[in-house]
Amino acid sequence: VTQPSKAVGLIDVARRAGVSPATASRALSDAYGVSPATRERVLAVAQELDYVASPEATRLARGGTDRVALVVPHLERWFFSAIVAGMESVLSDADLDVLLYHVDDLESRRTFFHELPARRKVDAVVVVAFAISEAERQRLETMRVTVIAAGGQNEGYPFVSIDDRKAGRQAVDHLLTLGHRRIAMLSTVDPDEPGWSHTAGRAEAYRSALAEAGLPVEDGLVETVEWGGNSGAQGMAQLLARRNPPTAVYAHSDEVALGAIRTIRRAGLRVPQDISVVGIDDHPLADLTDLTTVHQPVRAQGARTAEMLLKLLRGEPTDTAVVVPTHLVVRGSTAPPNAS
Amino acid sequence: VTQPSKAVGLIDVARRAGVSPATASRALSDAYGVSPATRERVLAVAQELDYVASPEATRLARGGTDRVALVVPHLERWFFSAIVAGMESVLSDADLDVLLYHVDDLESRRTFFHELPARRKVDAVVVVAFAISEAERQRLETMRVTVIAAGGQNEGYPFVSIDDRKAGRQAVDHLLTLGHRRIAMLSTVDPDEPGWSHTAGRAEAYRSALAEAGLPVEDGLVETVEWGGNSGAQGMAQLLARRNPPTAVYAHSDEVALGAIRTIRRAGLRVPQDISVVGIDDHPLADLTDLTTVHQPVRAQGARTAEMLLKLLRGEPTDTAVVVPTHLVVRGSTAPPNAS
DNA sequence: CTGTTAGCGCGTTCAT
DNA sequence: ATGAACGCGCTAACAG
Repeated sequence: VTQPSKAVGLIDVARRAGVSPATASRALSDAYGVSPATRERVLAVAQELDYVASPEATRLARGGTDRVALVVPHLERWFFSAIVAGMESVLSDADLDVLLYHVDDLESRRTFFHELPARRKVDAVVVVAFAISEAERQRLETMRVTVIAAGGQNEGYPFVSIDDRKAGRQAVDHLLTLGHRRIAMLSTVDPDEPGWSHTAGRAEAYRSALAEAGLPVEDGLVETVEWGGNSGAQGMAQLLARRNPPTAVYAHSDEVALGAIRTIRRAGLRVPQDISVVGIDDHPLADLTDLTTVHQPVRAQGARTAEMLLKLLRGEPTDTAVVVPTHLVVRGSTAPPNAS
Repeated sequence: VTQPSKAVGLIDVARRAGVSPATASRALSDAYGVSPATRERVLAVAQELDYVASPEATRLARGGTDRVALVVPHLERWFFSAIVAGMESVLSDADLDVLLYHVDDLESRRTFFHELPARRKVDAVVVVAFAISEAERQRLETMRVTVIAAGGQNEGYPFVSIDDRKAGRQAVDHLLTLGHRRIAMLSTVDPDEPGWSHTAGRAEAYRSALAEAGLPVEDGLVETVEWGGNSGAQGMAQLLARRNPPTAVYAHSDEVALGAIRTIRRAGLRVPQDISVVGIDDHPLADLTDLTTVHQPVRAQGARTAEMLLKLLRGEPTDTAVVVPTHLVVRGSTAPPNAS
């Protein structure tokens, strides 16, 4: 793992331009303290020699890394990769390098926070949509870098996120407005991080909506599953097995909702005639599968987070708590309850 | 963007352990040329002081970057993010940092190859599932680093990929076996990169399969669309508008297939009774939507590519052309043609 | 086995 | 406006 040896260095440029390395350096970076003439010359030579400063040397001399770490748990899921995409776009425009750390299982996650492979390599760490534990938070502090959360809240850190409670209400209220009274909830929970804001907010929305409508929250109508389509399918099977099945289902995510729909159809029931289903996220495939859901601007959340981060790094003033709006998108998976 | 000043350096460790910086350095890296006793001591002190070597300094002194760049066009799509996930896993295990470059539009792509922001920052560049032009290839060469392709072939570079032609055949042959004779193809093309291996191989599979079955390839049965569900939906609308619509559709990807299915259903037709649909990829949602498709191991391709890259970087012998197998997964979107 | 001496390539004072 | 000298933190070469 060795770099090819002979790369043109600052010295080469300086010599060729007939100036000292110091002057060459100034010409290439600061626009200050160099005569226009010499700057021109230096830049010309640099261009001609195809000179590129050694980032290691530059950073060693200057301090700072111009790099940020993105710590993301489930990159394969659309929500996460879309946030990352949004961030990368803004960060690369600002000439910050993006270091990707995929902490998909407990082991890699433990490694990240325990060994801190990113230590001294980045100016900031972005926690992408997951809840960090108190212990992890402490490890992060030892890195002494800026920390920020994208796509969810982490107490004590700046964040950009939706209002999960409000999003949940938009979904459940829609079902209530349609006239449903027996509404089930497919709640998602990540075993690695109980208490993550999404789950909490979306679940609370369900209870508060039913309460306001004067409806009881029956245990038999709430099923908690792990994230994912198959989990949703299984959860739905549980719900259908109850003596008095729901006429509508509120799922914490579109994938779970799609799983539920599969189960419903395989049971010989129709969506939405027999059972309505609503999700959250507005996954690209929700449109294709005619799923009613709550839209949230995912990529934009990433971009917004990155912008916030840039300001923090530059010491500029900025909001440290941004909540982006969501809205209901009615498609074909919801309808009034069957009059039968 | 500045690093906090007082970090413990190698010198601190050395002093505290009563040895020279050089010895400390050796103790911390090489396992060679240091007495067990002193190594113990140095390591203990390092641990106690929570010492971490400055990566910039280390890399400056040693040459090499221990970093690789992942250049990926459409991170939001499952296929791409899954490949990245597979690579990251292997690379981080090998203590290589992953630099992410998302070249999602022409501008960012041009920037990457023209400005070469990764220059001197990485030991290797991984081209994730897209075709680079001759000009881009030349720019890449000036970086003088190892280049490798994941999830598709790029002439002249080592790669890991499926056999698109074979995958396509598995899909089309399935339809033929079911008895279909009017089989349409929804071909995908990325305007930014015509001639990408996926499109070519998957399209050729269609022609060869029909030819072998003694069937003509009708222009009216081939629709070329951009990648994506909505494009697939529109393409399908075109096909349905033909005087003699197909009884089965072969789509180049699952997303396109799902779009086609939506159009078919909205037209009042049933899948698979009236029209069968088969895709390629085995997207996680294909299972949920009961889509017959051709499975390819995506994450594994990423992992395999990373392993290959590691060997290349270490100068170890390795295959430079790996083709991973695919297989048909029959679900509910395909059936024999309607006898009517 | 260990300490000394040089760089690695660039920023940045401090003079001039 | 420019040049000389030093330092960033660590590794490598050479002695001892």
